[in-house]
Amino acid sequence: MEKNDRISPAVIRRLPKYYRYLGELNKVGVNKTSSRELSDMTGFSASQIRQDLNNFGGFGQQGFGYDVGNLRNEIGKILGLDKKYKIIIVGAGNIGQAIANYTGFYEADYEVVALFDKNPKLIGLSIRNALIMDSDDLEEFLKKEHIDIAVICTPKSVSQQVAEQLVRCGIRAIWNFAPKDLKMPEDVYVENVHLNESLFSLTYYYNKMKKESK
Amino acid sequence: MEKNDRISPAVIRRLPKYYRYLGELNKVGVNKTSSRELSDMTGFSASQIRQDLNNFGGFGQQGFGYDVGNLRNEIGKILGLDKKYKIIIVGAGNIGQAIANYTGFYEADYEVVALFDKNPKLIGLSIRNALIMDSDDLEEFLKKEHIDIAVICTPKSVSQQVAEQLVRCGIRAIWNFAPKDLKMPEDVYVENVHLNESLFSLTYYYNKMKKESK
DNA sequence: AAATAATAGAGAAATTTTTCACAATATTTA
DNA sequence: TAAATATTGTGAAAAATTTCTCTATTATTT
Ligand SMILES: NC(=O)c1ccc[n+]([C@@H]2O[C@H](COP(=O)([O-])OP(=O)(O)OC[C@H]3O[C@@H](n4cnc5c(N)ncnc54)[C@H](O)[C@@H]3O)[C@@H](O)[C@H]2O)c1
Ligand SMILES: NC(=O)c1ccc[n+]([C@@H]2O[C@H](COP(=O)([O-])OP(=O)(O)OC[C@H]3O[C@@H](n4cnc5c(N)ncnc54)[C@H](O)[C@@H]3O)[C@@H](O)[C@H]2O)c1
Repeated sequence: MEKNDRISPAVIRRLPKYYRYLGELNKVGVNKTSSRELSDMTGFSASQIRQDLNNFGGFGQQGFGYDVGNLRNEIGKILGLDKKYKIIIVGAGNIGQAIANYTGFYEADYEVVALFDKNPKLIGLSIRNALIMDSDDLEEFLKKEHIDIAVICTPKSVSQQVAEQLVRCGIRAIWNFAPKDLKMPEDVYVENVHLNESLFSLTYYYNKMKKESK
Repeated sequence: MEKNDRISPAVIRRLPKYYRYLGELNKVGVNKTSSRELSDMTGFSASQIRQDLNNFGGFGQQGFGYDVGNLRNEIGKILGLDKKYKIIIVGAGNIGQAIANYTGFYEADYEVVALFDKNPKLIGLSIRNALIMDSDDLEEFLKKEHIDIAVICTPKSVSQQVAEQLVRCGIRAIWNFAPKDLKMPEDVYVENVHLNESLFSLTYYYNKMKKESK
């Protein structure tokens, strides 16, 4: 599908945003758009949007624009949102439960199959059809079920160890919420959600703004 | 403090990571480090680390390295982590509660002062000293209390409206968890945590890896 | 005391990313 | 039908970011 094998991460990071806005246009019945209009919505420059999309081939028509439904579909295919994904969550605390409760990963087929925790008070409870299981049973579970994505929501002290266990059982994609960088083999992809770092950046810009407005 | 007024966002995004690793070194009693060692820990190149730090002036000593405590302090000052910040959370659902419950914004002085929600079942409850208040009382509250950062954890349908209300009451820094890009005046800084986009990127790389390993 | 090794700082080069500019193509208007 | 307008695709230019290279400095070893 790709014209080019190696697409810059910056491009990949922007695709979900295009996808979201195309979904919104779709929902209100707009079926034609342009890089200009997408630029107004996303804040990225029109030429950057065209350049981005051209990495994957021409989805638009010169002189006309883009077909909303088609472009959304193509971006979905690039991201892999046309497939189903089974997810487990390790660590059923605040964040783990919040994610399990979340119904808004709409437009794509993610299913939280189970959660794992070591806290006996949590084991046995269910969150939206997903059972919280004993983390001692994790390896056995993974031997039987095919899971695409594991979410790590444990304290950082055990995150590396949990990640290694997951990888031993065949997991290749980890969504990591613990504030720790996992040391993983090359063929495991880790997407970090480092909320601390996000808040610290925010703090920097907040202070910068205050200083400048003085 | 800065040598240069305009620091690239890429640099700012890396500072929290340096800060975290310096904290870890500090904790285990290491008080001297080098760009080489920080490179091994963070995965950023040594020369990039030196370049980054030089944006703010020389914190190291040629031939010697960096003093861990001092460097951590300096980065903390750059980010503004030497100050206190009062936070409110609007939307006391899954994510709002998870953040209010979180004690791990350690090493900096963030205090969640209150949460706001419109759900009567939540109003009156407390999370770690922070009361969940009626969102109708938000404006009045903000007139009396000085708040630095507002966290938006409402559904996306109301996030723009909530943000505008916050800004009207003087808020200039927003940590936005709703999957929506807020249209805000220039002098308001918005830090987005777009978990959908993060998961979609993960999905892309997961599929890419699978394809390549075939 | 001299030689050696380690390391930051800093300018330059290389690379990556973004923007620009314009030809090609489609639609709309006169 | 012709002219005007809108818009993509694309190569080139510009800008931003990262890496390279070397000098100066410090600590350590001989
Ligand atoms: N809550 C937040 O807002 C927030 C913000 C930033 C980062 N984080 C990070 O996210 C992670 C989870 O945070 P949280 O607030 O949900 O914490 P939490 O304490 O509420 O949940 C952690 C859960 O992990 C479980 N656990 C511990 N060891 C385990 C193991 N070996 N196997 C399986 N489960 C185990 C605990 O029993 C607990 O239920 C932490 O690493 C935290 O630093 C959370
Ligand atoms: N939970 C997740 O894992 C997750 C993941 C990605 C994005 N998000 C986003 O984060 C936001 C919050 O998600 P959540 O799962 O916590 O949802 P939630 O439904 O649990 O919480 C939303 C809360 O906002 C309150 N609310 C609604 N309108 C309000 C208003 N006008 N003023 C004040 N409060 C109001 C609701 O009463 C509710 O308590 C949503 O925008 C969601 O899309 C959540």
